[in-house]
Amino acid sequence: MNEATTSSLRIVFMGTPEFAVVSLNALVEAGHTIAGVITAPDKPAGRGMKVSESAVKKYAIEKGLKILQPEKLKAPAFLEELKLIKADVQAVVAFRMLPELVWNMPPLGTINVHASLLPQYRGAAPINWAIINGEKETGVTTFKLQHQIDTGNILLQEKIAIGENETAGELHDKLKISGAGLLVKTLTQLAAGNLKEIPQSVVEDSLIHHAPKIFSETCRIDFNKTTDATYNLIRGLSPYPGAFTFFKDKALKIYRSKKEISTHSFEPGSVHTDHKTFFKFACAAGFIHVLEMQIEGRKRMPVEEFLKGYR
RNA sequence: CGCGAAGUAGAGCAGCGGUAGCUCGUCGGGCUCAUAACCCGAAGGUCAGAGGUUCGAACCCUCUCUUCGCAA
Repeated sequence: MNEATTSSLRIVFMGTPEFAVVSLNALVEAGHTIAGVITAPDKPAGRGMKVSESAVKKYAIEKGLKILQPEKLKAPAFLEELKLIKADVQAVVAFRMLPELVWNMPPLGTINVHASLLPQYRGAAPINWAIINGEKETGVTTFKLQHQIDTGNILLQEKIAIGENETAGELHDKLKISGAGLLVKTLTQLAAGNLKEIPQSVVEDSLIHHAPKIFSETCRIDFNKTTDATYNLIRGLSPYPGAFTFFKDKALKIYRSKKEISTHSFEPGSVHTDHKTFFKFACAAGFIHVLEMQIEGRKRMPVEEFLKGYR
């Protein structure tokens, strides 16, 4: 359980997806007081535009925590309510940009958990980009919120190795756990008053990798690129949003693949298969074997099953 | 009521008005030093469900259920 010596802080937690739930849960279990939870408003989402609640909201309801779902973070009514909570500190995990009015409110400031080793991979999709770029290592960082996004003073960092064949989903699961642990550690040290703020080192622009939001154009596989680049794109986007190409005019998402490095003179993107054991696309300097895939309108399945019906 | 695709044998698919088929798997047999090989044979389906049109529907029309792609 938690150390009895830990002075408990009144924390306001902000986050939306499942990644944030793990951190929130860690704080609860560490004995911190969650004075309020801010999460995205319920909105129509997904097929059929059904109204859905964020993962954080579901968790908060389960734990009976106070929930706020402001449409606008600058709305006076919301700001008033936030002030009344009188939090010592705010923790932000996978939420949107906050106005200064909000992050500057609590006495101890606002802490963010970011899934990269800042200053590298600032932005919305650090996990995916780290893999797409073939990084061997990434990590989680806690830092104080400042004006420019993801540029605040670093509090704590933890490195995590990226496996050669690791997918974004697997790395995501590892990072959400490290992130939660790091957040608890950060808040504990903050409460004890023995935390140092370290300004982010200045890195030359050319050496910085950015992690912008991923658009579907990014997910489209370009078989003119090298086998390694294609392989990294596939695992960096698996399982969500998924790298894809087109096959017989249908979108074909590839979730798992295998690379074959070899020289050949086939057209990039051409399909090679024995209709039984393998199905691969030619790319520059090799092939990408499809191992697990999904055709638009069909279920996700291993290639072997796809090949049984493929003519 | 955001747009779209799909539900047929254990799995993957074809068939789209006239006796329900293909590939793989399963079971039995044969061949082989051997096999994810090859040959022969068998089992296994109220064609998602409910109505309707028709002499006749897996197929056309309507509704329901389930699954998935896009867009947010």
